[in-house]
Amino acid sequence: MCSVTRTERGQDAIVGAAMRLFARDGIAATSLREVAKEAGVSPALVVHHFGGKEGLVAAVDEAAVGEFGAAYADDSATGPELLQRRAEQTAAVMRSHPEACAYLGRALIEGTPGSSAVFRLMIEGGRHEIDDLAEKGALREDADWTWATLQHFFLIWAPLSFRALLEREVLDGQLLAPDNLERWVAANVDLLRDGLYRDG
Amino acid sequence: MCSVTRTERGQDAIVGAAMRLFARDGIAATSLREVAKEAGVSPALVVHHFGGKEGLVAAVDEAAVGEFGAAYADDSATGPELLQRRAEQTAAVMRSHPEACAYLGRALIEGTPGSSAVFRLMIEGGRHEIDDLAEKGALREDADWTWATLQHFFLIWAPLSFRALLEREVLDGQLLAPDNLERWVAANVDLLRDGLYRDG
DNA sequence: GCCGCCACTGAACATCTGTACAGTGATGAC
DNA sequence: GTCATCACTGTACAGATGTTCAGTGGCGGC
Repeated sequence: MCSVTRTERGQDAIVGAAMRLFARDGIAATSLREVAKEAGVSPALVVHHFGGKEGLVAAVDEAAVGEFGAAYADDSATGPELLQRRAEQTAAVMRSHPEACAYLGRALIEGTPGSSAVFRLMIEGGRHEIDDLAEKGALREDADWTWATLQHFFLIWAPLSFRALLEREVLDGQLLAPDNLERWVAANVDLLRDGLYRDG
Repeated sequence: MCSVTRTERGQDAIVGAAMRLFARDGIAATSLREVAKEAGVSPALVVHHFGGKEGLVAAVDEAAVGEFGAAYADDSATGPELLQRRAEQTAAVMRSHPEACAYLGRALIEGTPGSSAVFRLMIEGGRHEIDDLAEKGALREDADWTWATLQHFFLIWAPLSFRALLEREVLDGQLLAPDNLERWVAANVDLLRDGLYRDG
């Protein structure tokens, strides 16, 4: 009776559906049954493949971290234009993997193990970047670099975590639509480079 | 049999317990029974006073927004040192109302009605501030002020929303402990005023 | 052909969820 | 005194939740 090709269903469909719903409604607020329904599958199949909700979250985590990490790992850029390059790279990741990024924005708040890994990846990356730039003398020397690294992180991830709020209250259309994404990235580069206030 | 003074129990205890648990674990992930237990009260009393979970969330929202709004409303400062003054004011609010702030950090993510009000308050405040400074010529003129306002917001609220993550992975001790709070505020002023990178 | 494997299902389970309801006992008005 | 009020409780209920289990049907190996 099942004329649908086997391949498209099953694990991939479940992980995809879960990623979408977790991102939209939160992990705690999304039931296995909703995920199964969204994936067009019985709840029991979710348990069969992933052992339970905890296992499903781990699988979604792994998928999202994998997509994000792979796209983000290509860090051949160096030099003073690093900031701009990094920003464009981040934007590219969000353009090509919007679901994974949206999910991670939620996961960071709810504290899934995979999201902690992404956090560490970002923080370490930020620190290397800073060390790199500091060697080249491109940085101010009096800043608090622990908090500066966190600020980088917030400027990138907070919009994803606050996504629903922004789209409801401020933005025209989707956060990850080309226009908004471009303005967002440009504003980040701008702020990090020059601050917002006139000297003196 | 009940020798405890009546006053301390009841509504206040429930709202306080709910605010604490909602902030720590999220609203969706916290049950009425947990709130009632934390407050030392029967679950039915929560329903009696607030009509249900939705009503409880509304009450906690109102309490948090009230505390925060009252402490934040005193905005007599103007002039070029406004940024520093505002930052100190925000820090003072967080010092004096840590639970309300921690709760709002979560509520902003989960999208409660009250948190949206705080968001609008902050965004409007930010915009007035910017208009004020722009008139005085204290601002750069080429920035994207919609996104700049959002950046202000993120730098203040993201740490609260990511609080558990930060305390687990990066910070020594509590985010709102005096040392961390001071570094955080100082880093914000620093970034907004000068950026992180050397000119040229 | 047969057989084992495995994705997949429906029905059932215990538990937790929010909520309704009928009370109880202390307090204050009269 | 009596009575109404109200904070507060224990119990019960319907529905949702995560999970279990005994199946079923199609596929590849032999």
